Amino acid sequence: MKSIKVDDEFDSAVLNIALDTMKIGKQALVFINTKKSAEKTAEEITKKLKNESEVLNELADKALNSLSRPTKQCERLAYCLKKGIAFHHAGLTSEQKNIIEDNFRNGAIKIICCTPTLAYGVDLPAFRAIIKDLRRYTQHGLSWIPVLDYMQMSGRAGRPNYDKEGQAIVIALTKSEKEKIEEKYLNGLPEEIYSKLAVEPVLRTYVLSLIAVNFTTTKNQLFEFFDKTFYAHQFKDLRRLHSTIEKVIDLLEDWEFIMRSGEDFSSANELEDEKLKATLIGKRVAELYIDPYTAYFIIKCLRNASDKRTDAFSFLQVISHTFEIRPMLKVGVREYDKIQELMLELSNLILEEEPSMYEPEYEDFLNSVKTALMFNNWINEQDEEFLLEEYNIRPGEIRAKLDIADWLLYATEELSRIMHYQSLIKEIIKLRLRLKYGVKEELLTLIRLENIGRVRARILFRNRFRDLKDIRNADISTLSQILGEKIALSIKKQLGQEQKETPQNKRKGQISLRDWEE
DNA sequence: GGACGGTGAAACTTCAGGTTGCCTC
DNA sequence: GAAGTTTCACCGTCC
Repeated sequence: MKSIKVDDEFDSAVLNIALDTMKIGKQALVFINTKKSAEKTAEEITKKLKNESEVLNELADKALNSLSRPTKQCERLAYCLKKGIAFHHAGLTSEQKNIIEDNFRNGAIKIICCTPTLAYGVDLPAFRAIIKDLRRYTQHGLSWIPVLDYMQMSGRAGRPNYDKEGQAIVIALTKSEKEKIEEKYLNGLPEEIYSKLAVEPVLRTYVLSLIAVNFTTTKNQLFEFFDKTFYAHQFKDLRRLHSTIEKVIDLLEDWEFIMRSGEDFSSANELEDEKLKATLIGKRVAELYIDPYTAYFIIKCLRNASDKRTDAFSFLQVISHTFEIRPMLKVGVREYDKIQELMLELSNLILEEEPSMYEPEYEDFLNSVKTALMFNNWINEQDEEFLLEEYNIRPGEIRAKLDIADWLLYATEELSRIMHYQSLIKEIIKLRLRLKYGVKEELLTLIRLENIGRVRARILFRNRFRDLKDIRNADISTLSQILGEKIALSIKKQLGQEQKETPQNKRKGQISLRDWEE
């Protein structure tokens, strides 16, 4: 440990150290507990700074316009970037993340206030790593973070080819806290790594996969396989491991993903090692790589769907109630009544069997409804700012959720195929497209054109271009006025109506997209 | 007297992230 | 556990 001195002009240690880092011409990563606090800290540092530059203004502009309409988050980021400060967390768009990472590497950005995102994966060393708090909220209240996490964060300090040294700084509020940090983190050992196989969904997935690809065809072979894993090595209790595997096999059989073959056994020995074989559906589930429980749940819902009125919301709720989509959006105390009311209104569209209010699963069920409502707003063309205000979900998180949702809907589509629910397949395909582009059904034809996303498609539709025929019949200059000439030419070309670029109307009369938005 | 606006203290809420999974053009 | 947000009581001002 080395001692350094910084000005203590302000009463926030983080602020003082960050400003000092800039004063000595270095860069710092500030690790903060929550997204909101990361943003706020970045903003506080920004407020103390004066100088802007053209480069930084450009960056700010790019970050601001990363979406068709900037959200408050974009505005806040742009404000900070103008002074060479940024915040970074999973809620940013990937474009914004790239801007920040690239420009931190080239030195334009001096300080990034981030959540643990930047401790893992991204290789972004800095002269200083400032860690504001080593405690984090978990399900069991506030607790100290793992030593491994601390090592990841402090490991960002010091850039191999630029600095001879790096400084990792942890903020302690009291003397006793300082001692605790020294003992646990600076002088302590990292905790053991635990095998992830212990998580039941993971075990289910692997057991089914091993059987489906005929890698292991009997129970004993499965035992042998898992006996050699890190999981077994760590827990040593093979009997317990085996009984868990047996439980998983029973479940998979109940769900009709595997069968035990050969009914007339000639000896007890054979009974002991009966053959396991994946069913057709089981094979597909293994290929789809979803948790078998999720597949079972989806199949149950599809069965209910076949004699019920369904809607996009029905399927959105199904996939919102799976292990894979987690974390679901949480229903807050203030909105509890509202979500419950909406749920009751939509109740006839819900495919699963609803738990009663008094069951412990009810909370998760309501969370799934909220998550589905968010997706539903997205496919009804609400923008990111709306979703941020209404659901407290940020653009980057929306993107991540949409990806998983698409994968789950693909799985749902495939399962309906295997089960011959023809009418549902069509509905699901349509829903996947709507989810991908975030549009109402009426825009699905227009969206098929390249360079036409949800915003432009809506503009076209509002201008009475409802399908490809309308566009084919349209005059190029009209289209240019609406979308700009480049896009107009491009879509005409896609429809086999290639046009020459006319020099005189190249710039004149061109109305920007923004002018057409209300 | 009452509507309105500003202020600050108290009460109440909320709180990281990630990886691959699929298929297809 | 702490930061951030909302609520609410209180006070002064103006009409």
